[in-house]
Amino acid sequence: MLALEEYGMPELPEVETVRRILDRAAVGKRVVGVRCGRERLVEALETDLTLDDLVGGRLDGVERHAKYLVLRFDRDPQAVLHLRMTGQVAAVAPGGAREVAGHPVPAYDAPLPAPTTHLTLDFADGTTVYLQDPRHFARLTLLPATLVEPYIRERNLGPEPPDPSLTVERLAAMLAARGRAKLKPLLLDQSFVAGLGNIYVDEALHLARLHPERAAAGLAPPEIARLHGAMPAVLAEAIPIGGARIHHGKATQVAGFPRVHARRGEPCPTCGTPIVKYTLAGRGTYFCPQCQPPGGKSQV
DNA sequence: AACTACTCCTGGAGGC
DNA sequence: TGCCTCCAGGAGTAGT
Repeated sequence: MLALEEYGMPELPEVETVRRILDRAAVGKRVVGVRCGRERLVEALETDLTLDDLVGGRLDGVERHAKYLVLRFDRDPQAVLHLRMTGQVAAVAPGGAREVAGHPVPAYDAPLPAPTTHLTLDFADGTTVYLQDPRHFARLTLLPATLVEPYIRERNLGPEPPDPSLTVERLAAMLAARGRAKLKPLLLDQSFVAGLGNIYVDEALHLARLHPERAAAGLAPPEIARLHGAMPAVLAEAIPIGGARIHHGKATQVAGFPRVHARRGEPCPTCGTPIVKYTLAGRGTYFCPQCQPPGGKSQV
């Protein structure tokens, strides 16, 4: 379990973990009670939908679309949950056993509801699901079933890196179409590829040995192949270790992850050169100036 | 199309 | 030591 002061952004691996928790703990059960301490957490796409309308609905499934979770009920409203940066979900069984995923604050064994618990769902068998968010960024969207597909479609989510349809050839065509766009902001754009956040973009670019400001259309075929392999690789390696751990701007490496993110001044695991941090597109960006040269030519 | 800037939030860091 | 200010950051929106 993560220590209280350690941070892990709920990026795709964490969101998938939340999906599995809800699937195990709540699917097939009816909602018998809803409590919400922060109305702004909830948005309704139709004005006549309210949180109280969830009561009586049976959760039939939880789908994940990139970092969005769709809670499918047997009656309207349906719900779309996004944890943003600091959301956390806990499911507590009638006997008290709990599963928690997402942001590590509050501590996973803290008493629930916590001061930062903003939403509570009670299910018929006594299971309770809690949503915590110390910084109030998470959102729960209520909508009728007819609007779920359009809502997800409107997000314009690109392919997720493990998606088998995202072939090297397709990635090459996507990059070529983006001209001079810089790699880092491009990979953060969920309409280009979905699921990568700030941490995983830095990690993928380092693994692929590509400078964050390389132009999308300027990559050589071997570089595209490296990027294609690096994106799913960094996501896959983060899952078993529970994501990145970052505290006070410095990373605690677990099994060598992360390699560069939040490791300013520390040696690159590949070549030993101190990691550089700067701001790009408004995001803290970490890279190795030796392994990730800024020019168009990089060592293959 | 591709940028930037702003919004939402608050715990923690850094300055004095 | 105790204030005070500033900042990160996913996604949405607006403006250029």
